[in-house]
Amino acid sequence: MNKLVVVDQGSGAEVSARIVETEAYRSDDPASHSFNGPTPRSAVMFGPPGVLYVYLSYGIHSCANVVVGADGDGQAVLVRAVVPVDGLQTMRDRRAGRVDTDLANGPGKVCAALAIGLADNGTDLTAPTARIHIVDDGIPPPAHPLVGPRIGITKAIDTPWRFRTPSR
DNA sequence: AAAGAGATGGTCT
DNA sequence: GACCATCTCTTTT
Repeated sequence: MNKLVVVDQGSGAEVSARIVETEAYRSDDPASHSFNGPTPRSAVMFGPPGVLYVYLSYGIHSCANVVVGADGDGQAVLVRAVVPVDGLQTMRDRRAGRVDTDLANGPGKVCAALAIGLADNGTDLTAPTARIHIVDDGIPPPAHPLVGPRIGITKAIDTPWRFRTPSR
């Protein structure tokens, strides 16, 4: 956590934001897309770490995950919320009518604000040529993140695998 | 301020 | 053909 997502917006423009809220999913977790083994959609979750997994939620919203764990594990971390760092005005324009605190405080909003879509599924975040990168700018993960149950799922509801950086 | 419902489409059975 | 790791708008206190 606390790392930066940097997205190349084309024409040299860049937008970046700090990850402040995540959820964990893995293959022994009934709520995970990887629970029943690899499918055409969830295949990238079983690939090597450092790859972006994007899926369409409720037919409307894109949600972004980062694959973690070893190749074949089927683990990923959902990016639930980010705080704008660079390109704040771009995000405001892209999500007109919202106050700043609502720009990217949900999985679908994160993708809307950062312009991440299904086309970005499978992006290798470690490749220099990738449009999207994860950057560690030296700020460490919070020592005591707020922990709670995950949101919007129907299985494994009592598994507290949502993490958020304290304060705001 | 809080609560309820509709939108909408890829994926899996 | 049913299910959803959601968001936004509308209606009701």
